[in-house]
This record gives sequence, C-alpha cells and structure tokens, in this order.
Amino acid sequence: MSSYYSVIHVLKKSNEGDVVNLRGWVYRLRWLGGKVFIVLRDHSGIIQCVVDKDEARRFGKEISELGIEASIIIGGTVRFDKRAPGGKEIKVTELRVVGVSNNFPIKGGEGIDYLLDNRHLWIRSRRLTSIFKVKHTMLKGLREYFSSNEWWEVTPPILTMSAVEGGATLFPVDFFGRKAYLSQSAQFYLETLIFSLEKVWSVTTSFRAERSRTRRHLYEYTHLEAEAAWMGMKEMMTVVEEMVKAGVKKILDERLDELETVKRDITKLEQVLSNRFDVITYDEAVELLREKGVKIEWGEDFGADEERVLTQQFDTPIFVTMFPRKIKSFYMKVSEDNPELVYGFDLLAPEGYGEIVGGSVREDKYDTLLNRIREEELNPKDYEWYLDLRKYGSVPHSGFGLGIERMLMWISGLDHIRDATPYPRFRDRLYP
RNA sequence: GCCGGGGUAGCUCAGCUGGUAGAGCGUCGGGCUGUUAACCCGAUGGUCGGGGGUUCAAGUCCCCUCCCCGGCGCCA
Repeated sequence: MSSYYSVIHVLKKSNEGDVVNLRGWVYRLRWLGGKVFIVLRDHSGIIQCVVDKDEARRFGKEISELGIEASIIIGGTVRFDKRAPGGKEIKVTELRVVGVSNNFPIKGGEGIDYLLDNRHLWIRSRRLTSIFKVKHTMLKGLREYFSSNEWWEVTPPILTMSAVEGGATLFPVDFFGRKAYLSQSAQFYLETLIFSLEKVWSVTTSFRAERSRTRRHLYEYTHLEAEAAWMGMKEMMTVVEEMVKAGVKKILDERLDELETVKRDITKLEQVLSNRFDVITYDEAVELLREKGVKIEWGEDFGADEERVLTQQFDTPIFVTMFPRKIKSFYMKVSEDNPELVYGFDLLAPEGYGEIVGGSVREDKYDTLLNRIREEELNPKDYEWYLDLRKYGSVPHSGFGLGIERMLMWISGLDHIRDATPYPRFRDRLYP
C-alpha cells in the first residue's frame, strides 16, 4: 500500500474496478454470516467497505480486532452497487487495524450530560464535524472580505489590566503576583492601532465571567472585532452587512453538503444575500414592539423576548440603531441631535437568533469621554491610556464586535451555542 | 443571581397513596452471504447523587447538601 485516497475522492472520482487504498476509522460495523460490512469514515466522508466470506477468513486476526472507531487501513477495488450508501463500495482485499477500539463509549441515544462529559469522543460525530467545517469556511469568508477591502489583521493581547466596559465580569488571573484579567474585548487595543493602520480587525478569544444560563452564552468565545478611523455609523454598518453576507455566501458556495447534514434550510440563508438588511431605530423598535402587544418602557433594553418578537418580523438580519445612552457603554458617542441617544448599532439575526453584532461610533472628544467615565462612576485612572488617544491626534472612528459562535449558530440553525465550538465553556463545565 | 425540572443498571428511562427494584438499548455468547442506528435466540447487569431524620419497614415521606438540564437577567 503506498498512496491513499480520501473517501470523497473515491466517491466522486473513482470508476468501477479501480484499486484504491483508504485509511480512516470504523464508523459502523455489521456482521452478516461470514460477511463483514465496514463503514469507513475519514475527514471527507463515509464509504461502505465489504469483506466477503472467504476474505474474512483470511483476515481472521484483523477482523477480530475490529471495533467502532478503530483506525484502519483498507485496500480494495471499487464496486458500483445501488445497495451501498452513496452508490459505491469497496470490495476489501487488504485490511489492517492500526489502533484498536473496544467498546467505544458513544453508541447512540445518550443524553446531553453524558455526551458533554465525552466531548473529546463526541467531537468525531458527523454533525459536529460538519459544523466545524462550516465554521472554518465562515471564518475564511470573513477574512477574505477584510483582506480584499484593505483592512489590516492585528493581534491584540488577551491578558489585560482592567475592564473595557464597567459592567461585565472578568476572569482574574495571577500575573506574577499582580492581578490581571482575561480580555473580554480587544476594542480599546484596536482603537490604539487605527492611528497607524486606520482599518484594523482581529479574531481573539474573549472571556465573560457572568454566570449566564442561556443557550446563547459561552464563558469563552471567538470574538471578531473591527475598528476604523474616519468611519461613521452608516459606513460601519455597511461594512458589517457586506462582511456578514461575504461569510454567508462563502458557506453557500462551499458547504452545502455540511448544511444538509445539520439539516439547515438553505432558502433562509439565500434570502439574506438577496435583500438589504433593514434598519430601524430604537424608537421605532419600541413602537413596533408595542404594536405587537409587548409591554416595554422607553429606555429599557431589549431582552430575549423582545429580540425574538422583533426579528420574527424580518427575513434578514436587522440593524437596530440609536440607543438610549443609559443602557449603553460610556465610550459610545452621544448624538448631537438628542443627548439621550448614542450612535450605537446592533445586528440581530433572524429566526429568533438575536444579537450577533454590537457596534458604535466611539466618543472622540477628550472632555466628553472623561465626563462619561465619571458619569458611569468608573475610575479615570484606569482609562488613562485610552483617554490619551483623544489627546494626540484624535479622529472620528467606529467599530464593532461579532460573536463568531453566535453567527455560526444562526447560519447552521443550531438550537444551542455549545455545538458551535469544540469545547464549550459554560455553566462551569471545564472537563474535558 | 432568580424561577422551574431532574439525579434509579454502562446508556435512556419506568417505579401510583411507604412493603428492600423493572424495561429498552448496550455488553458478552450463539445464529444468519446485502446489512443501512441490521435482525433473531440466550446470558449479564444496581451501596436508587451524598448525609441525616421519621417508621416495624424509605427509591418512595421530611430536612440539609452536591451535581445536571430548561428559562430569565447580563451580553457577542
């Protein structure tokens, strides 16, 4: 045995009678008299391999070592057969068990708790594999969007001294005897970089120590953030819309098989590409909610129920803009027309998935920013370097953050964010 | 943090008003030359989450505690 083909190559390119070598893992195993059906799985797919009775006798030792998830190398000839899944199978003439697997703990029908305890093995499932392939392609689409529009990718720190926003809870870390924290956002560091690179973006891991108990929260998640000098809100919203569409388009171009294995309704995603994202102001959203019978006071933030009602009115993601300053962070720029509002925007995914992007114009005036910090009862000392940016060549600018797992959850139609990442950290789960 | 549900065989669960446990799946053994989560026959299986209490008797009732799930809040 010398060179190996992938399963997908054999399924798509091989002809009847071709001699091929494959390697992978045992996905299904069925004995039938002296005959053995092995469904082989590799990174690209699954294919049925058949060991006939006389061959099975010859491979006595190998056959006895076979088990679900054992790693194997197979040689044989391609046979077209309607009875085989995919229409093709391998008539096995060579078989070697590389790594045995006795009594694989996942057999089907297990509950969520058991499966999460065995995440390191569950991860091999076709469903999770498909989701991670979609994630890869989504990130590729987003990256390509930034690259082809002259944005610089940068690498901000994860270990930080203090919070970006006052409210969110941070994970403390011992930094050689000093107290440090795991970053919850790269925003402030990206802001420092726009003074040289102008348009910057990054993908980092962000951490939130709030004990959230929802299907949309992770303690540790992949955060895509962007920040650009000279950009106003409209412009930045256009960036968000184009970027999201670029990600969706890439997936529709390259990952249809995977979307099918996760049973995602493709038409829902196609609608996203063919329409402009609707934009409504906070005021309009409140009005709309009241028309739908939702009780909400002006000045209250939207909860899960409100977001659900709101997004169900639209087929595409929608922007909500111009929020009351009271419910948003101190760094958001206050409106010139109405000091009660800030130039902030959220992008809400449809079908009830809710917020996937939060962005804003940043306050660029030193005095105003300082007042806002005091207003929120934060310590200006902690924000000295951040305030410096408003002292030396300040520039109007804006930015946003996108939750990668949230976006993936929506695109893949997941009912829980835990499957949007290999090892979800949530609800105090740390093993494996 | 708050509200609700739940911890019984390796896994998924049943067990009414108290009388010391049961199914399916898995596992093991056997059968079957076309199975698609194969099927058929047989066997195997438990300190009922932990601690304390009431009682002749507790999986079942009471108290404490730990863990898990669903929802809300917080956010991406």
